[in-house]
Amino acid sequence: MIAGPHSPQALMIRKLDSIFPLSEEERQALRDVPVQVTVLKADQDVVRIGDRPSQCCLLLEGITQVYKLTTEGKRQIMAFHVPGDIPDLQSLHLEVMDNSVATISPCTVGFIQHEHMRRVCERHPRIAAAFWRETLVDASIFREWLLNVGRREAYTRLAHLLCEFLVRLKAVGLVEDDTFDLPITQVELADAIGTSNVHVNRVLQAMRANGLVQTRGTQLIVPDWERLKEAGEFDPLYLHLEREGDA
Amino acid sequence: MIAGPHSPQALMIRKLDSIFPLSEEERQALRDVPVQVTVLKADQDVVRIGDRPSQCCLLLEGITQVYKLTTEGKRQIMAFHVPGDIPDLQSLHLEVMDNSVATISPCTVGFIQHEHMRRVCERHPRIAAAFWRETLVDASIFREWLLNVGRREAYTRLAHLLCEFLVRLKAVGLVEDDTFDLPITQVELADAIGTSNVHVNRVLQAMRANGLVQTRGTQLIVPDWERLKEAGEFDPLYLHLEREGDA
DNA sequence: CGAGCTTTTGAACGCAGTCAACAATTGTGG
DNA sequence: CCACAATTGTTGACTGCGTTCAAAAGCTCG
Repeated sequence: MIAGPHSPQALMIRKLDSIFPLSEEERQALRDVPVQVTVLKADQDVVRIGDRPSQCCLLLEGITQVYKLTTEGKRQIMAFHVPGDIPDLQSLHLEVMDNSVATISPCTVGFIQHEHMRRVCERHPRIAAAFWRETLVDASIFREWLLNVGRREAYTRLAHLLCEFLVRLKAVGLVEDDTFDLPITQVELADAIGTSNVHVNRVLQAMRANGLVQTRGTQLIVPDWERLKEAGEFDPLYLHLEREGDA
Repeated sequence: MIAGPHSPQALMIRKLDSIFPLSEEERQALRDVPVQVTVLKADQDVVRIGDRPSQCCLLLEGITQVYKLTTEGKRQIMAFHVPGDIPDLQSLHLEVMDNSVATISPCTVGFIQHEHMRRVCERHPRIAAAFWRETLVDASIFREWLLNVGRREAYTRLAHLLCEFLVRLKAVGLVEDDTFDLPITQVELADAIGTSNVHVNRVLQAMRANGLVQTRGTQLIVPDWERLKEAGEFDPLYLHLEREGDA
């Protein structure tokens, strides 16, 4: 429960601070928020659709998915989350979960009781605004995914998704030399871009053949960022990563 | 600028109050928010992607769309909004618009300066929470649309969209006897569910033949709500319309 | 080293897109 | 109120992107 430099709280502070700088008082308030750290295996549900959670889940390590199923059992993944994200932050104000959240890879997560989140939000409106903003960025990503799934073809769609991973993982320091770990199966990629796994496989082969990506195990290498961006019609605007006020 | 019983402010108050009851002080604070009412023609942009608006837009009458274009000019509509909604509420905390908003039908809108929104949010944290919640419901709808576009076939998709319209328009009192006005072209429906307008036309004919819907001009009649819901795999949970605390 | 995933490949099929023309409806100006 | 323009809706024929099914090949890990 001590909030040291590598604590969950520090991760949260770094992220919020990168949006708009926090005062020392605000930092301290965040350091005082209790976080219960837990390690989870791959493919485990964190919360399920229909649940009424009393806590939310700060992702510390690994990758999680937000997903839903159709009545026929088809899965659509609506979002991936990377360390520093809070995949179910919405539950703070929406009583019933309208989606499930599960781990993709083995994950470390920190659970934060809603009451503690609410208290820090009440006392520090700027922190509340920062969390609000986080949920707005999530929504922006949903919009971009809608464009992706609804109006782009599979090759572009997959390229776009890989671009997003590169940018978001880079933002949390998980990319080195245009290479990053992507512990995601082709079935999961398919469920994210709304195609079959067979087609993902074929598209990936085409992308490899075109020199857009290389794979080594779960490592993904992007030899030519500009070309991948172009192939994915990728404009990072929707991720809202620039500091407020920057032009 | 007087906030009478049919004023924009009253519309806003009714909606927020239906989520969780407001105190008289909070109501008064909302009544004091200046709103600039404007009438717009059909197919007019309200804000464009890339803009940095200093106000947001309360929809008073008509239907608006949130949309984006691919580089090839294909349009994806991410959301429709009905009276009482604030289609660009996100702009309060995201400086740059990552989508455009346009009217579908002729609309009456009320513009509210961000500064006024921020002031009322700062002084009344519960109002801030209510607005935050509005944006979370928007996000929930994006998620459902992702499932719809990504994993359902065209017939189900369209049925689902029509279900959503019925429920949302009913919630603002715009449905009578399972009949409502839907001034939306087939091209726009197609851009919302990610298909071609030709296919929307054929699917609509099938739905009429199956007795799921009838059309009279822009009026849509739903003779059998249960069957339409079933056809659209529609569960209204994601709209989060029930009052907080209700089970 | 074998069990269980994950990836890859091939073949047949089908949902939906595209293109193009035509019909119906709505809107507008004389 | 009518004539014409513009938009919206409808239909048919052809095409193709991506699915489905099934089987084989590669990996990973106890």
